[in-house]
Amino acid sequence: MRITIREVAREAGVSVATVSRVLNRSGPVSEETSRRIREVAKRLRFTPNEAARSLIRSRTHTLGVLLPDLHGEFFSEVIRGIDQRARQDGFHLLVSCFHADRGEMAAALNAMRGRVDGLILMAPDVDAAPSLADLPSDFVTVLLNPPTKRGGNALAVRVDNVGGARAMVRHLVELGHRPIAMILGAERNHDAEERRRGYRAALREGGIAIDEALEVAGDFSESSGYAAVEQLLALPASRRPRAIFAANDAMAVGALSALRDAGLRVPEDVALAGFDDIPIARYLTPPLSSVHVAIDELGRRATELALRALERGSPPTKPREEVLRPTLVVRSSCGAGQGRRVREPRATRSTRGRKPRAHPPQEART
Amino acid sequence: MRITIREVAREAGVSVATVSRVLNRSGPVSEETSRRIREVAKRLRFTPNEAARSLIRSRTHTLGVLLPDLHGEFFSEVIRGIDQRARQDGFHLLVSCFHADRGEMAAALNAMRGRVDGLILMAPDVDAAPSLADLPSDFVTVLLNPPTKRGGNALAVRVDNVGGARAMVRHLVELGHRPIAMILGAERNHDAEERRRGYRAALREGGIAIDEALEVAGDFSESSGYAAVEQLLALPASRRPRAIFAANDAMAVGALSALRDAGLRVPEDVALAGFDDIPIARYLTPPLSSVHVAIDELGRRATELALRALERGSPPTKPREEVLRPTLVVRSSCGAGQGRRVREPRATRSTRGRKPRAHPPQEART
DNA sequence: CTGAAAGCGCTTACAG
DNA sequence: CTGAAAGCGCTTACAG
Repeated sequence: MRITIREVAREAGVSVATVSRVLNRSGPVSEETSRRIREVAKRLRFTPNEAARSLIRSRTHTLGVLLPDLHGEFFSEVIRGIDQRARQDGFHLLVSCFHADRGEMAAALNAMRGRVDGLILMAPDVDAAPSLADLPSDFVTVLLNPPTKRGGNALAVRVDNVGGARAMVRHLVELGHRPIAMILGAERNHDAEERRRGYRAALREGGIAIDEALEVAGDFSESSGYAAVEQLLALPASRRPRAIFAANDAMAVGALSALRDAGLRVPEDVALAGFDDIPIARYLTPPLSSVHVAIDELGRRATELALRALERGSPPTKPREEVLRPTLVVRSSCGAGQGRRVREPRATRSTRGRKPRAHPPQEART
Repeated sequence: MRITIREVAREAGVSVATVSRVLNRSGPVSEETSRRIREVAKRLRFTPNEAARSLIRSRTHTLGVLLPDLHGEFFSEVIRGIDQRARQDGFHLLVSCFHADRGEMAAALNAMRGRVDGLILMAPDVDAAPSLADLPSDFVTVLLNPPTKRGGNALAVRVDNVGGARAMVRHLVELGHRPIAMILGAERNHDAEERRRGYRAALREGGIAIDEALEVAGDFSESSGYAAVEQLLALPASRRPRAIFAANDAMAVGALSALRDAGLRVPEDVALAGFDDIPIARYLTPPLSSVHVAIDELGRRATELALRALERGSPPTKPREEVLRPTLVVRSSCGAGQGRRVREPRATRSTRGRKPRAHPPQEART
C-alpha cells in the first residue's frame, strides 16, 4: 500500500490540511510544524497521488505530444527540446505517434483528452488540414509547421522551409550549375511542398525556366533518392541535371550512391545538396551541403508557447505563430570553392557520452 | 466546462452508476437504457475524466518510458515499438529523457511515481548499476539492456551485443585481415563494453593476440570515429590495422571519412565494419557491413513484458530476461566478395510516406 | 497558524 | 436491471 497524506498527518500529529499546505507551500504554517511534517514525509517517502491532485485541481501538468511515426533524428531531437523546456516547469510528456495514412491521429488525439493540459501536434500531411481546423478546445494546442494557415485558435511554430530551400537553390544557381533538378519529398507532405516552392522561387529569381521533368518523385527515403537519380540520368544528355537538390539528406545519401554507381563524380560532374543537415552530412564523401534546422529549438519554442498559454489561463483568442529560420551550410558537395565564411557550428548536445566533434571539416554557414 | 458523467445521467434520466456500467460494459443494463445512454454520451461528447478513474481504480493505464537523451534513430525506433504495443492494450506513454552524466535519472524516475503503472527504463551507464538495484517497488519495471545482472525483481530485455560483435569480428578474421582494430564506444557505457568483449572473444577464438594499442577510444560520435582512425594511422606501419571494427555505425561513418582523407581505399587497403545497421549504411560507398538490431522489437518486447506483469497483478517474484539476437549484415566494406547468402531484408517500416526501398543493394545476412 | 468539512468525477459493493 | 451512497486521495474555502 502506498503512503497517503493521512498517514503523514497522523504520524506528524496534524491534520491533512496542514500537511497539504506545507508540501505545497500554500498558506502559512509555523516553522516548527512545517519542519516536523517535512521530516515525516521524507521518512515515509510520501509522494502525493497525482491522480487525486489532477482531479481536484483539474490540471494534469502534462503536455501531450503527438507526432507521425517518422524515422531519423527528428523525433528524438524534437522530444528532447520539448522535454527540456517542459521539465523546467514541472510538466510531464504524454507521447504518442501515429501513422499519417491511417487516420490514427484523431484516435490518438481523443485518447489524450482529460489526460493533458496542452498538446503539441505535428501533422505534416496536407490532408490533415481539415481536422486541424476543429481541434478539441479543451486544451491549448501548438502545431508544428501545420499545413494550414491557421488551425482555429491554435498556436504554431513554423519552419521556414521555403526560405531554406530557396537559399540553397539560389546558391546552386549562383555557382552557375544548369540545369538544376530537385528530388521531391513525400507526396502530400507539407514540408515537401514548401521545399519545392523554395526551389521554384530560386529558379524563377535566377531567370531559369521550370522544367517539370527535372522535378522527380521521392518519399524522403534513401532508396527513393537512389531511384530518382536513375530517373534523371535516363533523360537525354542535354537535359540531364548538373546539380541536384534533394528535399532531405536521406535522399541525398541515396542520390550520392546512385551517382557513384553511374560513374559520376560529385561535385565535378553533378553538384548535390540536401536539407536537414543530419549529423553524418559532413562526413560523407564529399561532405554534403545542406540546410540546417534546429529541431530541438522547434520543440522548445512550441513548449514555451504552450506553457505560456496555459499560464494565461484563458484559451488564446488570436492565433499566434513563430517562425524558425534554417541556415545554409555550404560544404563541398555543391561545388562551392571552400574557404568562404567558415564558422564553427554550435557545439553538439551531449549524449551517450558524445563530445563536441573533434574534427569538424571546414564549412561555410550562413 | 467539461461534460461529466452527471450531465449524461441527468440527460438520459438514469443514475450515474448506470451510465458508468454502460460505458465500461460492467454489469447488466437493459438494451433500451444502454442504447439511450450511449446516444446521449455521444451527443454530449462525453469523455470520462481520467484522473477520477485513475484515482478510484488506482491504475493509470500509463507506462513510463525513461531513456538517456541519445541521438540517432534509437530513440524513435524504441518509442515506436513501445507505443505500438502499449496502444493495443489502451496504455499511454509518459516519456522523459535524462542526461546520463548528471544524475537526472533518479529525479525523472521519482517524478513518475504515482503517474504510471509500469516503467521501461534504459540506463546504459555502468555507474547506474547501483541505482538500478533498488528501484521503487511501486511499479513494474522493465530494463533495456541494463548493466547489472539483475536489478532487484526487474524484468529485462537484453541485446546480445557480445554475440553481434563477435560474429562480425569473426567474419573479419575469416576473411584473413590482420591486424584487426576496434574503435570503442563511449566510456563506461554497457553496450560499448559488451561490444568490446565480443571483439576480444572473436580474436581469441581466431588465435589472435590482443593488442591494446589497436583498441582506440571513441564515444559513438562520427567525429570520434574520425579521430580514432587518425590515431590508428599514426601507428608504425607494421602494426597498422588492415581491418577496423567500429562499435557503432556513426563512428564507422567518421572512420570512412578519415580513411578517404588519408588516401586509403576501403576495403582494399583497410576493411571496415560497424554496428547498428542504420538506414544509410547500405548507401555509403562502399556499403557498410554492420550488425543489425531490431530496435522497435526491443521496445515491443519490453512493453509486452511490462503489460503481462501488470496483468498478473502481483509484482514479479523472480527476475525474467529476454534476449534479442542481432543479425550480421555483410555488405562490401568488410572486403567480403559479394554473392554469399543474399536475402532481402524485411521491408522498411513506413513513415513520412516511406515505401519499401526500391533499390536495395545486394547484401548477405546471417 | 490550524482543523473539520466539502468536493473534484468517477467506480463499485450493497440493496432492492 | 437499477439507484443511493461510500470512497479513492487530495486541495481549499470557511471558521476559529
